[in-house]
Amino acid sequence: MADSVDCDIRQSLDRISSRMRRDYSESLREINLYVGQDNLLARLWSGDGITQMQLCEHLKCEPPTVTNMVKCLEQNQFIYRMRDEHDARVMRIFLTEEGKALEEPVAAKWKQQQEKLLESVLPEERLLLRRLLKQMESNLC
Amino acid sequence: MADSVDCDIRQSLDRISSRMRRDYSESLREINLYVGQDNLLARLWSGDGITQMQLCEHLKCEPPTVTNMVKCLEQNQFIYRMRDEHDARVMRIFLTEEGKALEEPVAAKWKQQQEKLLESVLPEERLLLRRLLKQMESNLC
DNA sequence: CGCTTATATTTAGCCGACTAAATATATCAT
DNA sequence: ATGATATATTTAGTCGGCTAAATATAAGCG
Repeated sequence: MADSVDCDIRQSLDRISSRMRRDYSESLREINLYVGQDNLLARLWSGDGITQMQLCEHLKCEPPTVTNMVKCLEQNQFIYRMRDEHDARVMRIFLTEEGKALEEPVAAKWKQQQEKLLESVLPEERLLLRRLLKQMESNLC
Repeated sequence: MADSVDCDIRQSLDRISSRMRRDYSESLREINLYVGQDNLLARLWSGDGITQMQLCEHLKCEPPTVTNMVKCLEQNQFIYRMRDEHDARVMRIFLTEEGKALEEPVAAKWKQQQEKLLESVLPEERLLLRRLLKQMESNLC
């Protein structure tokens, strides 16, 4: 009985996230981005010139994932890479003007997605929901 | 203000799902499955002999995705395919004994993941959470 | 019957994510 | 200074997910 509720929660989370990813992916194609690249750019919008390792930590993914994303973003002229002057192992990532210009449209898409997701969820329910999600997040660590 | 709460919710969902997927993927490797294949098998456990199109609809993914998953599962001897006798276009998917045998260990892993995710979330909170998630799910359709 | 259209699946190719292994450079200790 | 170890990144290869296009078969219609 309790199990079926829990299972629904887990499956529901799964369905929501895959559906969000799918819709969001489609939406990002309008501005020539692939899903996930917006998060990488978001980190750079709050300060660029960081290393790939720092991006790994922020995105919570492995180095090869960052290598590939960065390569794709570089080919599309949204970022450029420069070798660190003091440590020749590290690459530092910078935004191009095109990359900076994506901040506004991406913010708009985030807002749009949030509003669709939380339509008809009351403010006090949102607060509670956030608390429960945070709790689940910490459970996974 | 309300925006920041909403944004947290969206991002929190993102972090939870990617973390779950990651942990779960690792866990499934113990029984020679890849993440997502358990859902495909779950559909077969409730009745096999269905077509790839039916799997598509159930998994809410595109035909090439099913083609690849089915190929992988077939190579690992968890399923086998037979061409429909009345319609030579369709392939029907069946469980092997090895595939059937995975039902128990997968159920155990689901339960384990659920318990970890919902640890210290009270029963009444779980009910509310489920209601809110269902609402969000329907918002996305 | 033959032609067109619809349906089921596959192929090719791309991106995000991963692991394992290779490469390049730094650093540390002897 | 040299050799061992640590760190940053890349390469190769896998799977889940996708789109676009190819293939194969069915079904409908004149």
